[in-house]
Amino acid sequence: MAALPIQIDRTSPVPLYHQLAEQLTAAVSNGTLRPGDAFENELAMSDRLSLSRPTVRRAISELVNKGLLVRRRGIGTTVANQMVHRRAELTSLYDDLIREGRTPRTEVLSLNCSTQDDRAAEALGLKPGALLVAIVRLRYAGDQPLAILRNWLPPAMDDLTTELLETDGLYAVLRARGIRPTVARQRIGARNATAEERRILHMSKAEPLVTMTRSAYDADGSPVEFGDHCYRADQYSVDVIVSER
Amino acid sequence: MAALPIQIDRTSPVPLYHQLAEQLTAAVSNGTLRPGDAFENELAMSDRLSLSRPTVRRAISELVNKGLLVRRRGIGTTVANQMVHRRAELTSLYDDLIREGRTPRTEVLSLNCSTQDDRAAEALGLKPGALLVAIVRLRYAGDQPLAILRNWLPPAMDDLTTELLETDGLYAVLRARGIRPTVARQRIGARNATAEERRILHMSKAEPLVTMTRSAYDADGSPVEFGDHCYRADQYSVDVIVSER
DNA sequence: TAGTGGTCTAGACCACGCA
DNA sequence: GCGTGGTCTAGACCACTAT
Repeated sequence: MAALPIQIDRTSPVPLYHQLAEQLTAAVSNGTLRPGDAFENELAMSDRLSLSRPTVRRAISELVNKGLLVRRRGIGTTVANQMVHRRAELTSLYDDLIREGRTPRTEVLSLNCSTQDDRAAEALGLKPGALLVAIVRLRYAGDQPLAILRNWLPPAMDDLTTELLETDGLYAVLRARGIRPTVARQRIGARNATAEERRILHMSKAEPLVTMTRSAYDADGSPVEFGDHCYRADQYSVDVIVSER
Repeated sequence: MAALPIQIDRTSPVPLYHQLAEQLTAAVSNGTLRPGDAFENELAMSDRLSLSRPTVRRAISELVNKGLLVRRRGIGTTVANQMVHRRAELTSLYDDLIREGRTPRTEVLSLNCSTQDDRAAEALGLKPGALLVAIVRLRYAGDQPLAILRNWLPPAMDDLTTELLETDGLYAVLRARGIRPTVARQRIGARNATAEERRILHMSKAEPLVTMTRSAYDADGSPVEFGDHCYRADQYSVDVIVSER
């Protein structure tokens, strides 16, 4: 069992437990520690680093919650087996495409600052008939149309412009205004494309669409955005990590 | 701000922070506390209940992590806005159907205890060509066929029987053997049904299927099960809660 | 200035798994 | 019996927000 070289900076504004957790995370994910390896125990580590046991414990807990480590009473702490440790993230398709190295592009098909849509209003916590900002965008991956994105926002967002939405993603625009979606509820399904969707997405045959409706909320639980999206099924799937921890 | 009536049983084996967290959770979800309401502060609560502040804090943290409460430094703790608080769970379709009040039924189409499937073997952390247990089941909701479930398990599970699988769900059978899936990685997409799938699922027209492949792991991160499922899209969708916390 | 949550410490005792 | 993680205490100081 290796004693990892850890550097703690007590003058940093970063909490000690987080400094420690970051360095431990690095050691696990860069392979310094292999799956199954025993982990230095809490008492030894707190002694070695001159940290209190609760502080060390909190750092280790962070890794346990992420599934990187397994704690067993009476046994010790060990590095968890393989398992891709990427968590489901709250990102946009835009980010996903960039990550895959494809060059996404967005075309705003319509931008209407006073629409009515009862399903969207309800999702946004507003009364039926409330006026909403409605956006319809077409997402390309390279030259190929990939998805039709329909989004509704609260009326306060009525100063959005086509340019903003086409250069940055919707989520980037929201973040720039201090709005940070934190939790989202998504429903994923499938259906056949309508004639118009087939035309817009250049779908020749009777290919299916993957559908996703999403209600996004900030840390308070206040609704931020409601979306109803559809993707060409041959081009898109959704990855999710489900956890009982 | 109400002082909630909390009962702490110090003779119980249940940790104090968990007893407290459960009662606080109940107060929030049954509407005793409304969204936006101020929450009793940590010091007052620890004093009132004769618990240490870290213990109270840990209980509150549990609710914050679930998204029920919002803590703001200098402000206080408040109840989060609406937002359905159900978390994405690692359950089977079987459980989902029972919850919806439909009566699910399972028919085992085949059970083969020494199959080869390289994709499944890789997902289970075994060498290509390794012998696996393969199960194909047909899931009904009431009288209607809903899904074809294909699962692969490690060779150690070669004593499964058709009866077991048809009376309990697969996950119940695993749990009964002390195997507890904790984390799963799912990929959800859509495609058209093959002729055979159309026949088995009684699909008349060119309806699409929702597809889901799932790799499930236990708390150690050891692979437990690999599944490749398809559902009638008109009958099924997947709910997911994505969180950045 | 007063009150809140955020962090941290130095102990303590218990429950569990193993030799 | 011994070492591990699991829980709990009684303080302390700090950073932030409101008034």
